Amino acid sequence: MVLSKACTYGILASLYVAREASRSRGYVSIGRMSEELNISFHFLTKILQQLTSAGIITSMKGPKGGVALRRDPKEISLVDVIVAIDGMGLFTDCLLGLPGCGEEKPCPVHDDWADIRASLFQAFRDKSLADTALRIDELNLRFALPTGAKAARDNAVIGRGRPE
Amino acid sequence: MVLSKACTYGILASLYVAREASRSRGYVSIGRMSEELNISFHFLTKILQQLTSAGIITSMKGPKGGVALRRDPKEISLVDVIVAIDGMGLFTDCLLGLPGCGEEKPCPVHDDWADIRASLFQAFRDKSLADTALRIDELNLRFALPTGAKAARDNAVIGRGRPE
DNA sequence: ATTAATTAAGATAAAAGAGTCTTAAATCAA
DNA sequence: TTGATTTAAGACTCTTTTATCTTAATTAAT
Ligand code: SF4
Ligand code: SF4
Repeated sequence: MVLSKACTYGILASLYVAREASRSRGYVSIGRMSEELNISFHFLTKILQQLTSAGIITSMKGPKGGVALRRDPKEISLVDVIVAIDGMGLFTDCLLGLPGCGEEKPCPVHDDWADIRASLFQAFRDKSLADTALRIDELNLRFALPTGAKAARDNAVIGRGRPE
Repeated sequence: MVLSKACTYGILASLYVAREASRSRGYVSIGRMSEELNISFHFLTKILQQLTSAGIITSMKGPKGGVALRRDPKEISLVDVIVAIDGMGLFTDCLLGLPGCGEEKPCPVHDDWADIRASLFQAFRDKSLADTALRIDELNLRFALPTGAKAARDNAVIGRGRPE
């Protein structure tokens, strides 16, 4: 898997928060988010804690508490989120696991992999949470992870007006 | 990690076999290979068993036994090895883990990721074991995974004439 | 045939990743 | 202040991956 599960959850959650932030001010409840995204509450909490200590989100305890983006969603890239959870490995590691590799003594697949991982980095760096979340709304995309019957009911399409 | 450890070992081993095949005929001993590549013998054996059942290598028991490539190394691509061990997932899976994604309702990072994974596939498909192993010799590259003192001694540079 | 060498196969163990549960700490509202 | 709500933190469990160990099966050489 290219991104760890925790990392994809983190991205999804970040996008969710960015989306919520653009419509209603205040903190987004992790409980609610975990339900809508269909991600285990406690697991999601842990992931968000990583994002908190990475300075990407802030959190607040108590009623009306939750999490919120710390900076303008336009200024937060997907790379920021990925690095906060999975680290830079994806963009720096050697594909074949040979230590100490580099330009001097590159392994046989170096050139291709170096290009590809640079493209990956560039793509994620150029994609802000704001842009990405916006496109979700524009394209009326689904968002949450469907699992089971409940999921099929709940997550049909997110991005249209929801009750409440 | 993009490729599983087993998969990188499989690639390394395949290249090793391709390299040996080009100089001395016959089967390559897994025991010797595991020492030179610094990969656990039993683990490597299992990985090679996967390559065997995938039809990439043949094996032979007993003295003078070992493994050998089943086809011409020019006709075996890195994709073949990767798919045999890790499956097609890397080249088909959704980056964000959203099920049922595709061209119709693509997630926000679809276009970039689709391009990138296609490049990945192409790069690995166009790289044969023969080409890759050859380049290892040409560039006088190191090959094995160094670990610990013994490794530093043994694996200094492979690709030059070895004794015996 | 016997023996040694070597891969096959399966059981087991250790490590890492993913997920759950419990308790504590902070915050708001009454 | 009290109680309800919500995140923080850590212990714990489950699963997958990685690695090891043991036993069997096959082959070559004597
Ligand atoms: S592609 Fe570059 S970083 Fe990756 S193994 Fe080869 S030399 Fe190392
Ligand atoms: S990039 Fe394509 S395959 Fe990956 S999550 Fe988005 S829609 Fe799915």
